[in-house]
Amino acid sequence: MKRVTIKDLASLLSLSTSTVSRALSDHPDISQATKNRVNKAAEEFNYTTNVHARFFRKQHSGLIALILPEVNMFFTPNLIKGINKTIDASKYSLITFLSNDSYNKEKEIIKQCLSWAVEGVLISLSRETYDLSHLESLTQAEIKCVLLDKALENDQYPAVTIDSMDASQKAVSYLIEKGHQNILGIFGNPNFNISQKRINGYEKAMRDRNLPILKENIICVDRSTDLDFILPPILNHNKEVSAIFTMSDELLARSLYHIHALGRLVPGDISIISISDGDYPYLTHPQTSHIKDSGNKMGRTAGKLLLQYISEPAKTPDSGLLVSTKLVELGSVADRGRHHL
Amino acid sequence: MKRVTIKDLASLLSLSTSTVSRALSDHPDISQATKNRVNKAAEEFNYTTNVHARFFRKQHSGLIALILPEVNMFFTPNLIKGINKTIDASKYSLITFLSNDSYNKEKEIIKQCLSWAVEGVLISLSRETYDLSHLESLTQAEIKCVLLDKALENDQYPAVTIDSMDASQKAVSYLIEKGHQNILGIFGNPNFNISQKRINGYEKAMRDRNLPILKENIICVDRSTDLDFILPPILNHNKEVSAIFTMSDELLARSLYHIHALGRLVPGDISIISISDGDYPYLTHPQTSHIKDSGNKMGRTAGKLLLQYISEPAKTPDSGLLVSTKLVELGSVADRGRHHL
DNA sequence: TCCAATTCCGCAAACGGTTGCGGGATAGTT
DNA sequence: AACTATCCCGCAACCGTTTGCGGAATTGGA
Repeated sequence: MKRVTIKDLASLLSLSTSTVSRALSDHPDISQATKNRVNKAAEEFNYTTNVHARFFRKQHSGLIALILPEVNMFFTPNLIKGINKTIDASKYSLITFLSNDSYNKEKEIIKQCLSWAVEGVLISLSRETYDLSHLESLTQAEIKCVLLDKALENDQYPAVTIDSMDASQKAVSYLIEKGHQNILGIFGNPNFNISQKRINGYEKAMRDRNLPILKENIICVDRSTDLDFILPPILNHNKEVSAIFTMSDELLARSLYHIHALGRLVPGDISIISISDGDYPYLTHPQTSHIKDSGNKMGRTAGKLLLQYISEPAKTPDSGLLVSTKLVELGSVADRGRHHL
Repeated sequence: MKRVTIKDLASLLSLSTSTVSRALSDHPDISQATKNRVNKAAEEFNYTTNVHARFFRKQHSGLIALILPEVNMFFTPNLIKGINKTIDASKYSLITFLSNDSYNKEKEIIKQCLSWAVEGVLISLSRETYDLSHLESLTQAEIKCVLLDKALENDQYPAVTIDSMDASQKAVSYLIEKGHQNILGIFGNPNFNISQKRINGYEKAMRDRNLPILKENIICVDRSTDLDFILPPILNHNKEVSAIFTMSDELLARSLYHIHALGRLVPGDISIISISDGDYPYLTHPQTSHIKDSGNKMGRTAGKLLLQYISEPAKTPDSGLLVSTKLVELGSVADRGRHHL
């Protein structure tokens, strides 16, 4: 049996398609009796309106695209949940694409968005993306676009991110207040905007307290497994390091593994703090103090922003919207007594 | 500026829409010269074919729906990756829905699938779903449906799962071979098919070695945080327990936290093994031996199965397809010398 | 009885892309 | 010059739903 259409219902009930259509959408022109008949038949035969045909007539698809560079175990799940929650509560549906951190793939996905006639795009940029020219075709087609999480500075598209610099600074300042001075910072690829900002935050915190910024205390890795051969030698030879700051959950997890593997205790031998989505820190022992950077909240915020942007295109939203972060003190930072205050 | 259509290109190039359409799809009736002109213009004006309009004519949408009950940090990411990889390589696009573990929501999503005229559905059932009657409307509309991961026994829909009983049995047998006899099994809600099977595997392994099945050694929790008040007392009072088997990564993570919090050492004081997707066990110290249950592989398998099912509806695939699991020995199980062999 | 108002419903066009069919133009052959 | 074959291309219908417009049927009032 094929799909049931309005025509089928119409001929079944000896009505015209227009009457059926109006009955289904509760149009005042249609009598209650007819509406009841139609709705009953629709229910019975599992009729659902064909959104493609509806798009065809109405010229809007009800689709929102979500483009993610990857789906990792720490941040992405909550981000997806947050976005989904917001979009789901609206009349829109979400279609998700994975760019696999490839710029070319991202370009291809943008084309697909045009094909699908999506009405809005939420995009977290791939690590290969350094400019936004491929988004212009969206603008031309009047498709609203919101950047989230992995974004670039620009004055054309609104972006929802965390204040990376501030989060990073908060974390490092906290360590300093707890008496740590020789702090190892572990970051991702420094070519990425996000890493650079977090490095800046680290440096600012140190500078603000007149602490030296040691080059060997800032380490950047392309992927967290690179720590396997970088971190152990550092921990073995650089005994002055009393605390570690990691810019993400991945780096935190991998770092903790090596700390434990070397037999060091947290926070007795070494303190650690991270910027984190806030799930993983509760699974470590001791639980890890962190700057909470909620993917869920970011997703909800970006979703709302996009929906509003679509419904009121006139008022362009602020280009940079920062989701707030806050310190969550758990048990991974030792207090060495205050200095420099 | 609005969306560019074939009509726009046609009038621009002084051609008919049919010629433009044929040129874009490389039809032999069209001269190369014309094709070149058309393609160049299409490129220049960012033309992409409107899939809704195409559906309208061709009567197939190129959409596949993925319905998930939740997105957790352990299993879902790799599952999504696997599915995405397979679907992406095909001509189909993926539209993802989250049922939030609600049966009603799931029903609503099924309706949306009909609305979208999807050609196939991949569904992992919500925890509230105990029968498959709501999938019948899909069958009626000739939409192929494949169950994955969270499935129910049935002879109507093909399902891709792991052999839970076998995986569980393998894990427990391994512990027994290493000399453990008093083994704590930690499971999810026993009302779920998947928990029950894993309990059965535990029991079978014990029975096969003539070991007693102690009721107090089988604990079931609705959510992993329930372990917070269940596990510590057990570990404190039931000192005979030398090994723990957890049926999932969530339960493993939470259990390890409490083991460490109580100051117990793995594997010195207590051994642990889990059924796991295989990412998390490498983050623990020591790394955790596990039965690897690859979400990625499951996703790829289910995707392939669905695609094949769609393209060749005639040959109905096997109803129960089991993704193989295998033991990964890392450092979390102590060898106490062999017994019973 | 006749007209006006109201209620309910049908006609037909439109949305963008595809495709069977038919036909015009050009070149080549007698 | 007339005819045929070949190569390109356009005409028009179709897919399912929505909606402006107009009209039939019913009701109420004069």
